[in-house]
Amino acid sequence: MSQLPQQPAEPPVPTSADVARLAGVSRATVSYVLNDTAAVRISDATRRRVRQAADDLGYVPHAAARSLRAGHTRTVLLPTVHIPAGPLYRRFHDEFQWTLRELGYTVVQYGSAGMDGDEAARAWAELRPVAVVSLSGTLTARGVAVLKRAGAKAVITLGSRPVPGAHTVVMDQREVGRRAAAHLLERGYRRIGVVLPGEPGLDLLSGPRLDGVRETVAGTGTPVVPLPLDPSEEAAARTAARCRRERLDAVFAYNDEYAMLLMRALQDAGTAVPGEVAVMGADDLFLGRLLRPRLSTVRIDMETGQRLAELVDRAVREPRSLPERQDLMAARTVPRDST
Amino acid sequence: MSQLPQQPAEPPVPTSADVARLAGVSRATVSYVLNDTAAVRISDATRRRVRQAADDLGYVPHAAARSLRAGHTRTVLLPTVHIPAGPLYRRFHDEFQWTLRELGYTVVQYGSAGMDGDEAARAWAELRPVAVVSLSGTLTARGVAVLKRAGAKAVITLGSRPVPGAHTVVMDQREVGRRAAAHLLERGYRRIGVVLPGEPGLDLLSGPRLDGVRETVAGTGTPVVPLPLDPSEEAAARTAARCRRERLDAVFAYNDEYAMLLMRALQDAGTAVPGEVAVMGADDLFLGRLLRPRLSTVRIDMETGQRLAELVDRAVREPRSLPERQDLMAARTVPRDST
DNA sequence: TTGAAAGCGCTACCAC
DNA sequence: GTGGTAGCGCTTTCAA
Repeated sequence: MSQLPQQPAEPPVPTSADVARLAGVSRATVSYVLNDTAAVRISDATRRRVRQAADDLGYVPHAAARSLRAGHTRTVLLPTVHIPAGPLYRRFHDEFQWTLRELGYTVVQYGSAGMDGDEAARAWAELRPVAVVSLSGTLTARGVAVLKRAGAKAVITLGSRPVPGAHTVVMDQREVGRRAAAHLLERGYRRIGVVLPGEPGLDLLSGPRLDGVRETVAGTGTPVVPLPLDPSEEAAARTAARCRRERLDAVFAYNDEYAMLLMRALQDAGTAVPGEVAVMGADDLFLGRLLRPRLSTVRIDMETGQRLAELVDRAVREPRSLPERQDLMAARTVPRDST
Repeated sequence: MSQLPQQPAEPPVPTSADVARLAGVSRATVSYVLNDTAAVRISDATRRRVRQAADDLGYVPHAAARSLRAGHTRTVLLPTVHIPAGPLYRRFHDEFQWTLRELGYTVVQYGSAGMDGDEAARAWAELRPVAVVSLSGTLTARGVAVLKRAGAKAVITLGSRPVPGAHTVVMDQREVGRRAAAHLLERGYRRIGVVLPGEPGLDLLSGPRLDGVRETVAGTGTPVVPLPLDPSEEAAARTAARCRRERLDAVFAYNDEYAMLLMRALQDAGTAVPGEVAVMGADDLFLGRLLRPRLSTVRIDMETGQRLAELVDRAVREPRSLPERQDLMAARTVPRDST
């Protein structure tokens, strides 16, 4: 009966019932008022009382209860991924999230560090997202099936190769490689190396970029030499030496950072850039302009953040109106002085 | 009565009741089996039947229903923030998430682009997170109150100044500035500029870093000149000119990227680095080693990702055992050739 | 214009 | 060992 001052038993979280009690109305009325339900007309006096009571109590609706009742969520799940550094991706990401929010979705990033693909898919499915947009490549056909079974209307993967069952596939990074290769061929280079990052997780981008180079070069008799490269200066020095040994006259690096790394190693070894070996990057990172020579690069056009969001919305609303596979990436070369 | 083949009315999402029906047991039993409830003993035969049924149906539990029933969640909310590029923060972030997951929490990043602080806090509160770890500086005392009212056991802000009501405050970026200033003083520099980024959002880090410089320099008679800098080459050229005009002999830049930008501008203007003006960065980005001269920098020790996670856990379990304010950041200088 | 009540999927108490 | 069932907070018919 007596209070226990040691554990001041935090006050319970206010519910809509508490609001109703305080305002002297029913829970139904509270719901109508707070959701501005159009189908029912509530007197202004009541409205004010309810709003006031909600404010006084610091009432915030319980999302889980709401979506349980509704039978569906407006959650778009974005499995956490390490967005490549750089303003482009950042802007893309911002636009994407912002547009989805405009469209009434709740964007949730969900980390799944240390789970395998199917395990992760189950964890995601527990949240009953209406859509999943996966940038990581870990989604399998099984994972997609689990998500669909859990009510996901749209499962979208961003990659080069379609995942069976996933509703749409977009953003083909091969285009980046194609642009780079076209640019290098046009400038007369005929022995091309392609730097591939050693870091795990990046092969999702680098693989397709290499494929794009190969496609474009095919038939021209130009050899393409893959150059795996760890992000260290020692490794870069070895790769620089290899460029000379293989008589490469141009190198396309996975991105601008790797390009910078290799360019530095080449220059330290006394190799002229672009005189002896041209270097080209990708992603148009800010640092490219600061290098000497200024780095030629491939820029991804990212007005697509909004378009991707709209695509998600459409996939949710009328899944069958979308083609299984859709391209959504534009890339263009930014020629500077390193090629 | 007849089927409508046009809209094949997707099959309903399986519930535990479906599993129970298929396995020929009650919903209670399904729950016991799938949650490995220790307090109750179920025959192996039944266990297998239940598991099999769940598998066959592709059953995944409904997180919202579960937490509604439980009365609480294990969700740690991480308002989306633009993590500064660079492997340090990335590792920090990874460690943090991974450790929390180990401890049984569900880490959810929630974007709140385009909401003001209190609006965002309400949106977060709807998810009834057990803890909120905010890196953005938008959390006000009101926002904290809303979250607490909604059941959040811990609200942790990472910043320099405490937010009233927030349970803990950690990671004081001033330390970065202090280290840089100490290093520059030690090397004999006596007129110090501090580059501040123009990009919005970054002042959360840059402000405290500047303060740290000021603290350390105080009493030595060394002037500290703030140098706002937009990330463009033109702006950098102007700032470089200003360095000469103000007779600065050293500049500490908000981070390595800004340091690179300024260093390039200084060199393009014929100013010797570090001969005439020393340049120091922060965050030890990879590119620092590739510059010539190699960039001196301040490195944040990020073994703290795990520690922060453990702190969150403790704050959730025994909120009153934690001091309101706690420091959790270590930084050390990485001297190279630019100072 | 407002209220009563059912039920979303799940778990945990109590019976059998 | 297993089943019945109440109830978490919310929305939404249906009645009044």
